[in-house]
Parts: sequence; structure tokens; C-alpha cells
Amino acid sequence: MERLLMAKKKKVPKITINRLSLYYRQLEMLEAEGENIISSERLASMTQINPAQVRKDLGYFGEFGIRGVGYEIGPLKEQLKRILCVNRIWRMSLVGVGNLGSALLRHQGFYIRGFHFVVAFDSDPEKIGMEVVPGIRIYHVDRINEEIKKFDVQIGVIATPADVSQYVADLLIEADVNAILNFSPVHIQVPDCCLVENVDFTVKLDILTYKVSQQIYGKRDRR
Amino acid sequence: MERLLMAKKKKVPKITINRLSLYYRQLEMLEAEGENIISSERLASMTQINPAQVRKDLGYFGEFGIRGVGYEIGPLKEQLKRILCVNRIWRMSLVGVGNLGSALLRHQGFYIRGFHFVVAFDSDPEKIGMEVVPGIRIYHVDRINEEIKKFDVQIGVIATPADVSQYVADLLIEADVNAILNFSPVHIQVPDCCLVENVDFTVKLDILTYKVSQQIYGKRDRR
DNA sequence: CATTGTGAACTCATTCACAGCG
DNA sequence: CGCTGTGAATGAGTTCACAATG
Repeated sequence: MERLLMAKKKKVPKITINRLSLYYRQLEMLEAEGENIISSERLASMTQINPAQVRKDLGYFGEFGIRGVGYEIGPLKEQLKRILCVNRIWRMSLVGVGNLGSALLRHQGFYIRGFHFVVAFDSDPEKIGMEVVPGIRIYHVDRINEEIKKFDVQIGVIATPADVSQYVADLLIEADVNAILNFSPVHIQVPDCCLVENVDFTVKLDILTYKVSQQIYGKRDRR
Repeated sequence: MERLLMAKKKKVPKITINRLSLYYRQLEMLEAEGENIISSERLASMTQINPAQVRKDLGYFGEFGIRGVGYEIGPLKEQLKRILCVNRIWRMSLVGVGNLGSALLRHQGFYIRGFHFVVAFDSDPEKIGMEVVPGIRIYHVDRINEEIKKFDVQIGVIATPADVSQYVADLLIEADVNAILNFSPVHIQVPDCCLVENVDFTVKLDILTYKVSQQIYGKRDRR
């Protein structure tokens, strides 16, 4: 078993993974700019995180730095790729080819990072058989089980209206997809074996409006 | 000053606001189903949160429950609306009318909740003057300052490519927009007076792939 | 000698457990 | 009697501060 991928001893906080993803993205940008070395201090300031936090986050997975110098950008980036398991291609399916779904299918950012849509599903008869994006055909949701296995999908992306997202999630799980990225505004119920991440922009808007109201009425709590 | 909007005494954790938004959404659904009363226990199980957590979250803002009974759904929903400051219309502008931007403009969920797009901006000459959605005209980003004031925009939504999002954020701040919902995959730098929430789906995918790899190699850490 | 790596101290968040009350 | 509201106990995550070291 690949031991280096695992955390050293202590449990890795969930939020650490979140931050590793941010570090990774920053390193990609730095590498593109031709940089070679970065200190925890600078990486921290770029991601608006405490330098000790950066070092601790990395420390869960190994010793990647050079004392007195910093971190080599290329190698550190590769380590993060391995830790996050993004040093490979992931095949994804989309369910719900509406406004948002179509935009996700066309979104270049996914492809570049190795997240490839290979098939899409919808319940609208008008859309069945269409290719919103060349190469990605839309099937009826009834065929999820069948096609997901055919296309060897690992990640299901849900972009349906709220009222059917649970139904769709059940179909995906039935088809052995155990990783779901859920854009619908409801928390779906899944068995323990299935992983779900929610992308919930209405919640983000609510947080914004709450904070705006605090700015107006209250003393600002700065950070 | 509206005193009820403020927290009672202790500082409200950021995550509490996140959860309040989830409770609010759940209450909307329950109300639509004709329910009248809910216990912290049931609201908790629906949102996958601990019941004491639910009560504590609400407790920061007042006493909304009836001991021995639970919470009246309608009134509690109204309280949450006031706390989150979503009992009004918020005018938003979109910057970056690409795949994702267009989908956001068309997204019904925003409108229903009182988040109204009133104007959009892009740098592509082809798009200037178009109305992707009836009533919402696209202006050149150079006119952000001017039009934002004309339309009295309170929230700026950034859906541009990463390389221009900081530039666009600066323009919004210049135009006195101090609340930004950022869909671009970079953390933008803003002054203290400006609030930013990031919607970052690549990070969510990275978290998923990390967890999937843990499922395969490690012992599952369940929750 | 600048910067990493990390135990220890601290701060913040969650959960428990029960008093308070309708 | 049942469920809320909340102080107290626990747990998790962050930051400090400094020893270790290339």
C-alpha cells in the first residue's frame, strides 16, 4: 500500500484538505510565473492563512521543506497532487443539463485539472441524444445505471432542481458512484460509503447579507 | 437601531450563520408541506446537525421556541429571514457573462429568494448591449463604476476567468460595492470594508478525490 | 542564520447534561 | 412531562514559540 499518501500519525482535519487545495492552486500559478522556491510565510500571505498553519498542514503528510530556505515549488506541487489524488484523470457524469449543468459541462477549468465529463443525463425528452458539448451525449436518467458502468464514471455531479436531487442521488449510488458533487440546494441523504460535497451558493449569499447587515448595525468584527 | 437583529452577548461563530441558512431553507420546505411545528431534534436530523447545536445557534439571537413543544415554523422562518437580512430585495450585478455567468443570470433560485440581477458586465465587444436574460443588459466592464451606481447595486458577482478577477474586484470596490460573491478560482484581495464569499468548486472536487483515496487506502473515518 | 517542523498553549466550536418552563 | 435554553465539559483547530537543521 502507498504509505506516503497517508497522514503520518494524527488525524488530518477536514479543513486542512481544503487548504491543501488552495496551496496547490497557488503553486500552479507560481510555477507558471517561473518561480522555484516559496517560503511558508509567502505562501501563507498569498492564501490569507497563518504561516504556521501552512507548515502544520503540510506536516501531516511529510517533510517537504528545506530549513532556512523554503519549499521547492515543483516538487511540493507534485506532492500535493499525490496527496489530493489529482495526479490522474477522473471521469465524471453530469445529471441535470439545465442552465447550470450546461455551463458545468462547458467549463474548461474542470478539464484542465483532469476532471473529465464523459456522459450526461436529463429527464427532458427534448434533450435526450443531444450533445451540448461535442462528445458528451445526453441520456435519459433511467439509463444512469447502465451508462455509468459503461463509461466507468467515478464522480457524479448533480445539477438538477432540488425536488429530484435525492432521487438522482439514489440512482447514482445504485450505480456504484460513491463520490457526488451536489450543486442542488438540498442536503442529500447517502449511505456511509458515499461521499458528498455540496456547492451551495445561496448559503454564501445569505452569509454575505448577514455580514453586510452586521457592518451596518454592529461594530465590525475584523480579521 | 434594530436591536433584535444583533447577537445577544457572545460572539456568533461564522459557521452558525452557515447553518442558519440551512435551517431557513429547511423551514421553507416544511412550510410548503403545510407543517406548523418542528422540534430541534427533527430540524437537526433533517440538516444532519446535532440538536443542541441547533438550539445553541438559535440561542445566539433570542428565544424562539416553546418549551415542551418546539418551534413554530412560520414565525421561526421569519426570524431567520430578519437575522440573515434576507427579508428584502438585494440588487446584484454580474461580471463575466461566459458559460457560468449566463447560467447564473438565468438561475431562478436567486430571484425567488430576493437576489435580483439588475445589470451585467463583460469585456467581449460581441456581448455588449446584448440581453442574455430579458431586462438585463450587458455593459462593458469600463462602465462598472457608472452603471453600478445608476442601478444601485449592493452585491457584485464575479464569474470571470481567474486572471482578471482581481482587476474586476478592484473596479467593483471602486464603485462602492462592498459585498462580493466570487466564483473565480482565486482568492481576491480586498480592503477590510469589503466582504467576499468564494464559491470554489474545484476545491470541492479536490476534497472528494482526497476522501475517495482515503476510502480506498485507509480505514474510513465515519461521521 | 533564515526557515522549517512541531509540542504546548490557546482559542474557538461542539456536545453534554440538566435546570427552567410552557 | 417534553422540549427548550444554556453553563460546563469536552473536543477540534489555530497560533505561538522555539528547538532542529540544511
